[in-house]
Amino acid sequence: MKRRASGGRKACVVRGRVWVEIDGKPALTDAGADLLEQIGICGSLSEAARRLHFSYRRAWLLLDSMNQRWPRPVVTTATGGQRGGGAKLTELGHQVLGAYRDLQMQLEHQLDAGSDPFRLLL
Amino acid sequence: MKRRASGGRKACVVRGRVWVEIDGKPALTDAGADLLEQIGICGSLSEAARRLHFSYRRAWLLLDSMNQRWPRPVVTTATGGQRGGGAKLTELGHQVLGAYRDLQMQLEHQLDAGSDPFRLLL
DNA sequence: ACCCGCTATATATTCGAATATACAACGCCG
DNA sequence: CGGCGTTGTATATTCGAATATATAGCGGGT
Repeated sequence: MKRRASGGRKACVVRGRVWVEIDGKPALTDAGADLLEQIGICGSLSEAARRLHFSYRRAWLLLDSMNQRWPRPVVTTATGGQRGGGAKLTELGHQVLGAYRDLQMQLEHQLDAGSDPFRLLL
Repeated sequence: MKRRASGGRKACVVRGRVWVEIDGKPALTDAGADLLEQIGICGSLSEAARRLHFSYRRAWLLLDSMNQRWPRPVVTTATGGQRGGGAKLTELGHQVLGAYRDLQMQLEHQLDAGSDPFRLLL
């Protein structure tokens, strides 16, 4: 059970972001992970972009940069066909996304603990 | 001693940022901490801005927002006088900066460990 | 009285990131 | 074959953040 130091004060929280860089350039960011996740769910880049309120261009650019930075693509795409085409996570894509979500969880735990020192200063 | 899985591959690192929010708005960011630090060192907002390659306006705006978000100012300023005026960290400013640097250290340690899973995927 | 460096503030401009829009190619399906 | 919903690409535009620039006020020193 968590204990509050005193009566209702200001809402003070520590937030954080993490991302992966390869050769000094971003290879997996928060937005990139969300995009991979949605592609995994709905199998379409344009649909994933719609759900995340990304413009298609932004989503495509983001995906392209990820595919280029990792040694092998994280998503494969196809044009034409039954549903007009589609996008699918590769095995690497699944692994990379999973590792990122794990990292996020760990970070969240740390930030919860790390916010106490600041609350004491309010 | 740390062990490398295999021969020289791509440079893969996990990076991260943390910041403090009060009432949902940023109260201490990376740039803000750097600014506080330099003010503490040189005792001048404009000099701190020069050292950090911030425009004076950006530095002033940043400082102003910090002073407003925390319940009491993190920096006090004076105009005129021997050196034309100056800026000085308050006690709260010192405490806040110290807590932030501590948090950054903890984060860095975690990110070092957290980057291993990604290196395995390369 | 003047000068100097700094705080404080207003305005214009630049710059990058994101959006909006348009369009060609692809391939299945009716 | 023609329509549909994708991927892929080019171009113009918007928007916010940052810079650049200018100016006023302060207060001790010379």
